[in-house]
Amino acid sequence: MFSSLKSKTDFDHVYEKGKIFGNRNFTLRYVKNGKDANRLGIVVSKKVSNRAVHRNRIRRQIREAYRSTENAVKQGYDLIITAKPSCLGEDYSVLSRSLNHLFYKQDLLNRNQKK
RNA sequence: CAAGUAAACCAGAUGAUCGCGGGCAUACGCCUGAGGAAAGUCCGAGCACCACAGAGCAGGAUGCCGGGUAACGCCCGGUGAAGGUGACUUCAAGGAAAGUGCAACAGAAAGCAGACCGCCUGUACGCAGGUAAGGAUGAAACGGCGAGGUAAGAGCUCACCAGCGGCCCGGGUAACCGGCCGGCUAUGUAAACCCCAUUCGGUGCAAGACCAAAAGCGGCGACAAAAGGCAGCUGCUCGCUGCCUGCCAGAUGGUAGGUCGCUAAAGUCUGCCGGUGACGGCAGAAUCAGAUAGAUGAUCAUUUAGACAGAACUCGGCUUACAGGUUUAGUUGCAUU
RNA sequence: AGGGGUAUAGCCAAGUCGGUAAGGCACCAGAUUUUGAUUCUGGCAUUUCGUAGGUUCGAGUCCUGCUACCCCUG
Repeated sequence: MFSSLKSKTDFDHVYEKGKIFGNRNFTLRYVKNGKDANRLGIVVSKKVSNRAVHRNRIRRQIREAYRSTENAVKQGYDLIITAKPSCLGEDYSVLSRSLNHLFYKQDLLNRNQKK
């Protein structure tokens, strides 16, 4: 189980102070939060799709992808994952690999997992 | 067999593993968890708060008749009109004889009478009178068609049709239908203003109710000499009173936050009864979603491969989107018996 | 959750009370010029005003449903 970013001030803090990095499907922002655990925020805007069903599905897939790799991710960060329109219609396996790639590039994975 | 019509229904299923919301449980764990449209927010209600003596004006909505309903602009059953060979479908379907407006172009004339070409009679050949059959315009020209009639014509007369009216007759709760009689004309538009009838207070669960941290603020009350200052009684001391500052403790409003509202309901399913039907009545059954940045996902296997689409206070409708499929009841055509 | 507005040529747009859809820029053709710019003249909305229906003799305009976009309140 992981906690999530909730208030607007939390989001604003990450948007202002965080590092930004992205690939084809996602934009990742992260900043140290001084705690033991990570907090995750997921953003799927109406730019991606006007259909609530599509946005919900992408959000759930991101959540699932993060959950399955959480043990390998370094702790103590606030993360925001923003979906891009290219996520629409992609398979879960593609999204999952794409998210892993982001964590790897930003050196957020634990050492033993990196190898 | 083909084509077409109407109505009802399903909305992927099953299993395994990992995860999420809610409930129960000490715990292992068990149970449960999006839709027919959850959508658009177009109507109607419940519920909550605010406003409000009563009545009216203005404004909005609705508009054949009867019924259903908590209510409706919804539904059902009829009537009328239009379309279809038919099953059947569609219709904002009151009033134009209360008043006002509009009817471009064309046309002689566009709404209340009149007469361009005609036709007939008379004629002094300038025209005067009669007429509306025919022509031409237009979406629409003061009933249509036939016969009689006439100088030519005309509801002038007659039959049929259409329309209008009636203290009329019959049927129907009614809309209306059928008949009889009458006179012989009344353009269209109310989805133009309008008239008539019915109806409507406003805002919406971020409604609203309760608990309420820290810091600060506003006003209230009380205590005390534990402090000081100023003023007054009084020139001084004591004492008393008022104001200001400070301190102590209290209660109140209220922000973050939390709890409730919040899901058991005009609900769903099954059976019986009443009703043509919408629907109603009775009996029974079920641990029947309740989140709060907001729960349903991932992987694998089999299969007929699957659309449109995701609850946020709750219901009843309407509208719109929708793959594939199932069932029932009518219709038309062809073939065969 | 609640409320309001817009849609007319490639672009900006006018269009009242229903009766042949203004205007500007751009574009096309022609004239002027050796050529180009400027200037002048003419053309440019397929029955068509976001879309599907309805009322009407007739709809950009009136009525109803829908679509897209924009804005406001909390």
